[in-house]
Amino acid sequence: MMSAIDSSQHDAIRRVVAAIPRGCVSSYGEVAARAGLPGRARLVGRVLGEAGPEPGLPWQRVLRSDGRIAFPAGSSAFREQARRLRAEGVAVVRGKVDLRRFGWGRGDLDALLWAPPGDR
DNA sequence: GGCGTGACTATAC
DNA sequence: GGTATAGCCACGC
Repeated sequence: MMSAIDSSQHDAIRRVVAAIPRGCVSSYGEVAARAGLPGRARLVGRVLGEAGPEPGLPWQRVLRSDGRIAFPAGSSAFREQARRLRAEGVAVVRGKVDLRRFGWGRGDLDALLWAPPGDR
């Protein structure tokens, strides 16, 4: 038997989450894909929930595919995630983050959209 | 071993 | 913007 699903996959997911740069966000699906587990976004959510408030694991940088926080709006976890994101400089508007600006690897567009007036 | 559930996603209307 | 539906997979009962 080789139920190698045990910790190797969980470890891969946690490693990817830990690799998300500060001030950037990613999605469950993207984390799963980068961890070599395409299509297993739900597993990412389960791993993060199981990991809980582990230091060094920036769980707040993982959002749904549309940039919205995965928790129910107004819930304790929801507000905590929004608070931690804003503390990193990530703008959270109505429980949502603009992936065009803060998505992992899409920061270059930020400079374009936020170019000072008269420069474009 | 079936069944419901969930920190998901894509597509369609 | 919203709801509905289907696919996805680990877990607890």
